[in-house]
Amino acid sequence: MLSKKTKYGLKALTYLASQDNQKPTQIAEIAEHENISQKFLESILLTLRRNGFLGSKKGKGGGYYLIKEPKDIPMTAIMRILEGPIAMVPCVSLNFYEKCDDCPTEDSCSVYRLMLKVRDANLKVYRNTSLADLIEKKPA
Amino acid sequence: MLSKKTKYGLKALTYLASQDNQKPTQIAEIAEHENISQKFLESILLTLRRNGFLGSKKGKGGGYYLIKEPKDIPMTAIMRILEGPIAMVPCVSLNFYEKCDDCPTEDSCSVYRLMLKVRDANLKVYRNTSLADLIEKKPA
DNA sequence: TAATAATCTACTAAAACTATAGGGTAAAAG
DNA sequence: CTTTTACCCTATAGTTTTAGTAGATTATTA
Repeated sequence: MLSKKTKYGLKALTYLASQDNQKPTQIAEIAEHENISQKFLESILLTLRRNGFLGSKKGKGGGYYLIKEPKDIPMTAIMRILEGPIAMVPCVSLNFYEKCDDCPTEDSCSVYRLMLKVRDANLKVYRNTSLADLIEKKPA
Repeated sequence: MLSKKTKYGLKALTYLASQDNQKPTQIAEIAEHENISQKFLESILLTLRRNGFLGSKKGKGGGYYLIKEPKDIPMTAIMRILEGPIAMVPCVSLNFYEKCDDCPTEDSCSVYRLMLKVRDANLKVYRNTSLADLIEKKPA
């Protein structure tokens, strides 16, 4: 299951990416537009800022804004920050590798082999998708 | 993250599938061989039996055994029983569909479009993999 | 039939995680 | 200096996960 944190984060990022101007957008505006609990969204945007996706400005006229171009933000990066490892088990994770306690060797583990395939399939999607691809295409 | 329930279930099924004879295998044997808490495994095997994957026999010489051929058991079926929906959000789920409360229309949801791709990628893997594919190939 | 070996069932519970709410601080703008 | 906004910390209710405990039930064997 995708956590609401990730869901909301993706929606917020997409909303920011679809803004025409580059002016900061307020948390309240995003929360209202995307039906998100404002307090929850607050902490999500904070982690996105701390991880280099967003910039922020305090005070009147303040808010959050994208730091990079949407096309330069791959889903792999977003998912790893918001949702955690892309792999379903740590023993096949590229960025969060951890050995299983219950398996003597990974080669002989059926779950390992299956989850390797699953990881690759997901990676392929996330690598080939950027934030720009999530923006709704408006009619010309 | 893959739950331990699913992980253990997969390991148990693979273990049963790799048995040469068709005699029932005891829970204790599976648990020991795969390093699984026996009581936990007990409940997992029970749900697998209730869902038509396994048969069981009580009393001496009893245990669990596969009902179908490993090659006729697709991963989609196993995953849906053990782990639940293959989709990461209910609104793109084939078997567990549910509408989101926070989205007015699915077409305009960026998360929806992304998760549709993810679901398809995962489905492809699970549909093309059967329990037989998980069995370790022993050297001839 | 009595003993034994196994599955089956229900109840409980600790731990971790999820999704939020509350309240106060700091900075920027006017 | 007041308003507006992000920032930060804490708490908490709820759910899910991962089991553990205790015993009932059924089938086999002697």
